[in-house]
Amino acid sequence: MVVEERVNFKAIELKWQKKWADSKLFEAEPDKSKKKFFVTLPYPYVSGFPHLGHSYTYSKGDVFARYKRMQGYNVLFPFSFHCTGTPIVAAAQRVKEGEPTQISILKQIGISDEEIKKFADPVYWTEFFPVKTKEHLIRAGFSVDWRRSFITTDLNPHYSRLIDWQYLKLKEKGYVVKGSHPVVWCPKCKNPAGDHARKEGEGITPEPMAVVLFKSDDGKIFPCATLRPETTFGVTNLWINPDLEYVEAKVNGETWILSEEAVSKFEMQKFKVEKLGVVKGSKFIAVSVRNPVTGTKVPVLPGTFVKSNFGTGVVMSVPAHAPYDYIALRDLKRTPQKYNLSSVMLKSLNPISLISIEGFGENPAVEIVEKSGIKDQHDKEKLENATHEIYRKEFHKGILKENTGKYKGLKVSKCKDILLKDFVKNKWVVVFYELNDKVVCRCLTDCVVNIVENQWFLNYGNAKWKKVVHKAVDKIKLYPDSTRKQFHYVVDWLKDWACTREFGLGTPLPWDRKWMIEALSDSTIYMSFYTIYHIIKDRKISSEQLIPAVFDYVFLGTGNVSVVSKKSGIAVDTLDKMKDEFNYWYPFDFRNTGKDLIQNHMTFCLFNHVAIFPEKHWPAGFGLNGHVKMDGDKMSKSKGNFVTLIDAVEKMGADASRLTVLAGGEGVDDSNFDSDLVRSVPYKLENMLEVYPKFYGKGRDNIISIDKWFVQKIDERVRLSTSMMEDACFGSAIQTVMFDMAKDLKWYLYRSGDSANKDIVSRFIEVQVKMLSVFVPHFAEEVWEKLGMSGFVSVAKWPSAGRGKIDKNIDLMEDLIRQSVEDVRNIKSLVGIDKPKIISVFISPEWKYKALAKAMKYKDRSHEIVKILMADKDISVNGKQALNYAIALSKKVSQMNVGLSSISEYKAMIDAKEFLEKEFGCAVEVVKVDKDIKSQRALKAEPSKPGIEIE
RNA sequence: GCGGGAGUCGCCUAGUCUGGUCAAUGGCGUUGGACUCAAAAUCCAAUUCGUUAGUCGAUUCGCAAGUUCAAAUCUUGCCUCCCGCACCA
Repeated sequence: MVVEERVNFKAIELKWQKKWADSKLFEAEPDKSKKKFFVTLPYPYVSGFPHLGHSYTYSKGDVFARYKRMQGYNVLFPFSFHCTGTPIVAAAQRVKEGEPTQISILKQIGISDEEIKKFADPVYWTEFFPVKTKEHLIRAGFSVDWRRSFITTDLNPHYSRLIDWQYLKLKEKGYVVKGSHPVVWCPKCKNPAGDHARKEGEGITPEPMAVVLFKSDDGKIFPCATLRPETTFGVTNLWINPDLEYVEAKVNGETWILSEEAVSKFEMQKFKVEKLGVVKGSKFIAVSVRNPVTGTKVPVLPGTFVKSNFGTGVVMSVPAHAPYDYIALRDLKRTPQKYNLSSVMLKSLNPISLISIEGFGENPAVEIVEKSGIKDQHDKEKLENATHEIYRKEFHKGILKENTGKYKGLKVSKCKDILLKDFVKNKWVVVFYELNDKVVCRCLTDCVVNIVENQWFLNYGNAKWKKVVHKAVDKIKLYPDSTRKQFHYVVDWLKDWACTREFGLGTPLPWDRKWMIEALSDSTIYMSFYTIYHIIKDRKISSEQLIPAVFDYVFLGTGNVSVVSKKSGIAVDTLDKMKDEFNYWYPFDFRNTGKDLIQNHMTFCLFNHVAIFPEKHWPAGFGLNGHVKMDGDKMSKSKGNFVTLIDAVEKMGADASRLTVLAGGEGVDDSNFDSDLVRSVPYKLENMLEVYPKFYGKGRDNIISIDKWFVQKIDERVRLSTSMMEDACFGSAIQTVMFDMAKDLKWYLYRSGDSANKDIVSRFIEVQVKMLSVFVPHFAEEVWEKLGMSGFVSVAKWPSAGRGKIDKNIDLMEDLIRQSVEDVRNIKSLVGIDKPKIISVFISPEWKYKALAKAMKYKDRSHEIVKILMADKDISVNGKQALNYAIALSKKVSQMNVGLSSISEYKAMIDAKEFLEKEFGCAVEVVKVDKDIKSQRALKAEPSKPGIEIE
């Protein structure tokens, strides 16, 4: 059944969205009389509609923009669209081929069969999705200046000119270098296969392997690929699969024996390979080869466990440290006759230990094989586990022994890289990359490792560059600050970044146009473009006019303006306007995104900024947030709990859904989108919408005691929520502004018997609506209008707390009353008195206040307190009561705080007398306890804890 | 494995830096009550256990130890979860 809502929130949202647009409320122009604040969000990749995860990130940006605007800042909040890279091209290709999954994805977002055909062209994606995304964001109420939006890639030549300039600048400074690197490669697509482009093998990366070159007497090389080059010191023999066909090939000028599969791998990795012939593995059995590292001779032995598709098909055997090798050798020794091997020779092959490790003796592999009861080499599962365990332990905790020469005493984990370098230098090994698991491209082709040559890199490994970036990390404001460590870590961890591709949408590298600048690498300083893009459009500047000198002048202030103007054909005043606008807005102050972008986008942004811009234009603030969960579950298409932004807005309302997503989490923790909460929000708003106009500007003029409390409370809430807003802690701010303040008002109305003070309640409403407006802007505008206020609340002044000192007594008095009400209620229900005749409130006798004060004074001498108190005649005159109270105090005084004086306590209760009488429908008497009162309840009274008696 | 972050009473969250005012904030949910022909909304109350004239007691803040008169908070060890570990959005 559809619940009929009295308030049509959708109509309200549309109404205000139109008004904002009509009045150009969020279009920002430089204004030197105002401080500026620049909020940006990384532009989304436009291969689909924004979802709740985007909504969270964007809502944070929008809330901060709105908050700063209300604080009187001139706020620039632009938005753009990212088209660079391969996914759109690949997806378009799939549409072209009629691939069903891709088609159904488009269908799901409501695209007709007819229109889907158009998506076979990548360009159509870059037209369709930006338009839609903009529509959705407008519909969600984001306060964006849309005049400055653009798309990336050569489809937008203006943007490409910015990227040209950026790369020329980086090259000039030596930050773009040439090199080669290994990638996971799809031979069919002729392109690197990143994680998202794989059907199988997510997270697999090329692992460098050492290929140890064993040489036979007749000069043939037996290349053994290993992840543990250090174990070459312990080789007893090689393994070759007797049943496999091996290839004899000229590799880099020498004759190698290797598997068929390995041949193409080496070719791919730029080795010169020339096939000579095919030989059965069994032919090499018992051949003697020389270990290049130790110089000793070892035999080649048959091992049927050797695979042809991993490494080279030839393996070195280290029985002391590799369970497989040990067990295979043991098996072989038991059946030497099978391959006509000399058992004397086999017997002489004993494990050579080279790594010592705590908890193991001489030969760890031997021990673990015996311990886990592995029978033979076919006991695969146990063998895998044992291998894994030994490898891990030896790597992290193992120390190399005497027989490793200069490496002795070093930890394996520490010396591995050095050792490998040495081996390569001595030509004992060559490096080759391998995938340690199967990787299948989305096109269903098996992937291999390819060495991409003549690749361009951003030189992020450069230590000097890193040093400057560290400085930028130290300087930047981070929301939350706890991410700073992570940033420093990432800066150190980053190596050179391959910044070009051969395939996909993008901007060509200006000096080597066969390369396309890759998607992360064109997204680092584009925020600067927001400051001038609308001018470029307005003044119809062509992309050809945007020569590097223009950017030099506008962004860096170098060059002579009339020369630049002449060269570019851009008028001097236009150039100056762009320059002024850039200098006014830059740098950006708050750039918010998900925490997963720390290790690329955000850090890249820092690197490129410090490389190109002077320190005053380095990024000033980053915000990071977690992901969004749906009712505690990870959002995913397969779970069916995947919600797009537009769906959320249409079904639950723009205000309700952004409030819910922001209330669900804070900092880098994941936000939980609570579907119960989102349902309850409209009711709350509706209530305010109805009630606030009735209270606003109405009420009594005189001041009563509860008014003072309320005034103070409002200030407290304003102060608190403002400081939360400053730290971008929006979840907490919502808590305060939405829920805590609602509670305050409730109590205030209750205490004042629904008779509010006109000025105070009006101030409350104004303050709350203003603060709420950053979270639920449409609703806030609507209330604002209903209250008869002029202008938009979106640009009203953020409330400031009154300057009056906070009187703690006022809070304490109110707490006392609240507590008393609760107590009376409790007692009533416990005793079952429904309609009491009289309620007596007993205020503690004077001497107890004195005792308490004295005890507080001697807090840290709790053992002596009883003695000290009883020495005071005013106290001790009360006899046993005094003693009991003194003992009680001595126990708890260390945990007590300063409370009310007896006068304040009495006054508070007298003030509240009328309220209490009304509340409980009977007479209330407030009595100060003295000697003459003997009531049990009266004797119980203590400071801040009046005695209560109900009759 | 490495680096970063986190684990609080059904769920989500506050509190942790700076130990005591903490059986622990607020929301949501749940239960009972009021209102209603009824439902939603709204309002009131309860929501670790036991006990009770408002009290008191027990056991709690991932687990286990430790420091302290006193630990959700400090220290150490362990367990679990999330993010990242790259050539790409």
